[in-house]
Amino acid sequence: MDRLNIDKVAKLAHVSRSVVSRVINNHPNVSEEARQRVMEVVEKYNYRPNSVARSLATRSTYQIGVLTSRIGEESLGNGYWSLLYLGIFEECIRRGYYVHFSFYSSTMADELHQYLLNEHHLDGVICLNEEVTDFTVKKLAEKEIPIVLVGHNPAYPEICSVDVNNYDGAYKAAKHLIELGHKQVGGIFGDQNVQETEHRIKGFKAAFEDAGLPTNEESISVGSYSQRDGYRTMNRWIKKYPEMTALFCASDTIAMGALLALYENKITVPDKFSVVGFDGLPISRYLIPPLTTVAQPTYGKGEKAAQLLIDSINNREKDAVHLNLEPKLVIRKSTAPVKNQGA
Amino acid sequence: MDRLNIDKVAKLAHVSRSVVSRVINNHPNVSEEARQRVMEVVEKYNYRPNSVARSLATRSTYQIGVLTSRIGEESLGNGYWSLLYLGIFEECIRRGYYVHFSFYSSTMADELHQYLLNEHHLDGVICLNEEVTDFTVKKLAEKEIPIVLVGHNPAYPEICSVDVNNYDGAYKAAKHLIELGHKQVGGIFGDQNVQETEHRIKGFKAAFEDAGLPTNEESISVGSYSQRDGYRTMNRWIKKYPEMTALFCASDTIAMGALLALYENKITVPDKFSVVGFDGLPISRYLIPPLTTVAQPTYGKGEKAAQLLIDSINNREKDAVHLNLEPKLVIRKSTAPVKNQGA
DNA sequence: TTGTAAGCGTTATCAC
DNA sequence: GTGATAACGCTTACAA
Repeated sequence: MDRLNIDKVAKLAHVSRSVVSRVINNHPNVSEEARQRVMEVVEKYNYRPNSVARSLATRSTYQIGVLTSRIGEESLGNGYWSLLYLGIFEECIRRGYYVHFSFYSSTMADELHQYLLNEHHLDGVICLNEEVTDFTVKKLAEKEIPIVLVGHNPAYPEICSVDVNNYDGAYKAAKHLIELGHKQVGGIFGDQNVQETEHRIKGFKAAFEDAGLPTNEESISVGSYSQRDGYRTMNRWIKKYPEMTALFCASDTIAMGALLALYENKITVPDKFSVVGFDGLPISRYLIPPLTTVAQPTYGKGEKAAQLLIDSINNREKDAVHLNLEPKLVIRKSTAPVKNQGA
Repeated sequence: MDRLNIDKVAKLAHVSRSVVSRVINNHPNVSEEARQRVMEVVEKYNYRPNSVARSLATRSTYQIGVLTSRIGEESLGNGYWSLLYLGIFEECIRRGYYVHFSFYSSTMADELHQYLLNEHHLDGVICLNEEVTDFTVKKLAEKEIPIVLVGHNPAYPEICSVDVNNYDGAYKAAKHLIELGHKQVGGIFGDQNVQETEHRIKGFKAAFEDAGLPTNEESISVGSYSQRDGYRTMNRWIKKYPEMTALFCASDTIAMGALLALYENKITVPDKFSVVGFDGLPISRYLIPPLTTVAQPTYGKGEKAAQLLIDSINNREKDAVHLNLEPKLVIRKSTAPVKNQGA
């Protein structure tokens, strides 16, 4: 049997192609009888409308793009992206959309732009991080393609975004360390120029202020979300700040690097030093020692982003929404009370 | 300026739409003069043909699907998938294809099948693992949609596949341990019923046989590629086989789990116990201690898979190719010579 | 070498 | 409630 199309179905059901189209699209104004006949044929032959033809006729593809930057292998490999993407993907499938997952790199920016912005006709785009340049955002907006950002970006108040409450997350982590008696605490943060970092730093400091403890600007470092960065910074600090007893890392990957530096310097965790991460990656429970971390609902972020996007595809007028999800401190084995430091 | 289409370009360039089409598609039989005129307009207005319309006319979408199973979060989060996908994605973009990344789960199988097999018209599909059921493969084959498997599957000799030389990889790992003097070596493997596992086990055993050493069937376990599995099995073995001095894990994730079990039991690595992983994940160098592992060209596997797929989309006749890439032993800090075991 | 015209499989508009 | 018919934007014989 050859591939079915709407005309063949119409013929088999003894109706016109318009009736078939109406049935398929759940339009009103079709008699129960006709609907029956059509559905029978549809089921019998498992007919599905050709989405390409439909897209051409409706000017909407039911495809959305997910854009992230092609950062180094290390960060790529941490599982955060897969989980975020999974959340997006499953929500989209549930709502009848299909997803393109693209990595944005400077070397491929051109090809990608051509595809994304000109040839392909996406119904919407989710940008997973800031490296996705202004250019992209502007071009997309020009074409009136709805966008959702994962991670708030104050530069685009009119674009919907989803993020975790970064201030709270960092505050909880710092508070936990303070309650364990730590006073000299370092903080290693990721991406500069990103609101996320700003908020995490603020939350971190606020916890100390609220506890009436001084904070040392010098022991706050901003680099990148990589193991490498955590490793290097921690190595430096071990020499520079021998009195430091705990560390807050703005990602679990940073914490991994820091943990390794500590291990190599024979500083046992949590006996002599405490470490808190951020993200709650699936692997964090298998670090040595299992990492205390601020878990974010990564899958949920993806899910919400997809929801916002599809909603705004369906009704353009709505105001921009900026969602904040709550992170949660997960206490494991990398933190413990300070030793030999009576008040 | 309204959105351009082929007719408007034709008008602006004072030629017919077919000439424009020929220029766009690099067909011969168009005068240099006409080509010039068309190109000028194309560049001036940055015209790109609508890929949807083109797909409808040519019956090919220039889109391929990548299918993997939605395994547990842990395995998802290990970075292997992202890297594999990245390889596929970038090769596809270079060759003008666009990629859908889909997770196959039993709960969503229906929606996905409808999409993949009926509504959407993919030019080809790459299956990343075996959980992608027979059903899918058969349906795809029925529609004459080219497929490439990542990981050989003897059940489908007629389908192209890419894999790493699993026998060699495991052999190298075992040989390394043997050369360090280890004689009681356990092996934890992943997925059952998969050729990959069979070959890794064979390679593992062969190294011992070649060294004239006995192998103990009991200390070979086959479970899943998860930290959890490595953790549990190692925990059991610590009690059961106190004489064991080394372990080969069929994935870095399994090794992570084993490392944690060892740590919790205060068995220091590599002083008292050696561990070798498999995969060479980006994170493996940040484990504690940094993991000796059999590195596979994960990105390269993806790249090759995409190449094979696009090749077979373009010329259907070719015989099935089964590529084997070479893995490479990367020696780090989790392996050392056995202690207190003279001969 | 160029242009005309017939698809590709839908949706959408309008008479009926 | 139904059925022609004209889009949608492109490719591709075929004729000129």
